[in-house]
Amino acid sequence: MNGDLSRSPLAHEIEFLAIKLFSMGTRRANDALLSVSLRVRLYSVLALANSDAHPTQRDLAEFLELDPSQIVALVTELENRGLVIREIDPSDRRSKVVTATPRGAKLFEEARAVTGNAESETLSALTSDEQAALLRLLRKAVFGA
Amino acid sequence: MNGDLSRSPLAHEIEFLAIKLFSMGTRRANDALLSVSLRVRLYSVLALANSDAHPTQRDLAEFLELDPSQIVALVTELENRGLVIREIDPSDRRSKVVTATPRGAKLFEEARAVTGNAESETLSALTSDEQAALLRLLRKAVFGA
DNA sequence: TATTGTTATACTCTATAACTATA
DNA sequence: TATAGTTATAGAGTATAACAATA
Repeated sequence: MNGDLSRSPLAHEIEFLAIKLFSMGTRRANDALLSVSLRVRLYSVLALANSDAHPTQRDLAEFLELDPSQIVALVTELENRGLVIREIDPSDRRSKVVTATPRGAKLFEEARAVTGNAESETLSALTSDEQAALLRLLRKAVFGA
Repeated sequence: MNGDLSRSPLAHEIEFLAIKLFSMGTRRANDALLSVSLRVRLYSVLALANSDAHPTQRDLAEFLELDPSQIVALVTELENRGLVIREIDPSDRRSKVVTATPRGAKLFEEARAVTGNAESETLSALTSDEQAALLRLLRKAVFGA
């Protein structure tokens, strides 16, 4: 090879860089989550089920930008493992609220620790100020504020 | 739902935000690339084949963080469409250098225009200064400098 | 022996349409 | 009629192992 690919125009496209950061991060996070038998998508659903947001499956689909049919499979797996429960929303019997069980909450804390380590590895080239700046910019890009 | 998922702890994890930005961006980019019959991975390979880096398939695999066997399929598709050529490296006959044809170079310029539009949409919440700052931080996180 | 490209295979993720129950 | 969840299916992406040619 005569040139340095990191100097190619492609390597200056923000989306391409986001994909690289994503694939590096996802690989590390999935490897780390092996120890708690989760994968990033299961981890994401468990995290939201464990928050005080009390999301319905539709909420999860919108926030995670996954199709509702994909949420079904993820929630079912977590439910079968006793980590979350589905409860019909009394105010709209079509909707099901997904909530972490105590066991799910406990596993989530373990999972959060290992993904935290993976994140530190992924971002090790940045100072903590830079990491904070990146976080702010990503939040603004994604949520618009 | 009682809470706002964008205030959940998950929504403050950098890797999760990178995944969201990635999935938003990839979806838009893939939609945009439909008009030139490419997808993001084909676009990435074509972009690097069209640079002055003259990468081998092994170089592409490392830079794109894909398995060499995946590169085979991508290069073969581009080759069958007359957009790139494989050439044996005379200095190491095991390696094949991937280079864009004139037709490939032309299609890449079209593709770059449409992905540029998609990127602008994805990042529309950021000012141009913020976009530049995000680019710098992503490059440092990914390439370490 | 080690490396490059290749083939084959299995698994995960993504996208879509059709069905059911509730509203 | 519209929406939430579900089922089924096909296509794209990812991961692994084994092999031939070359170093």
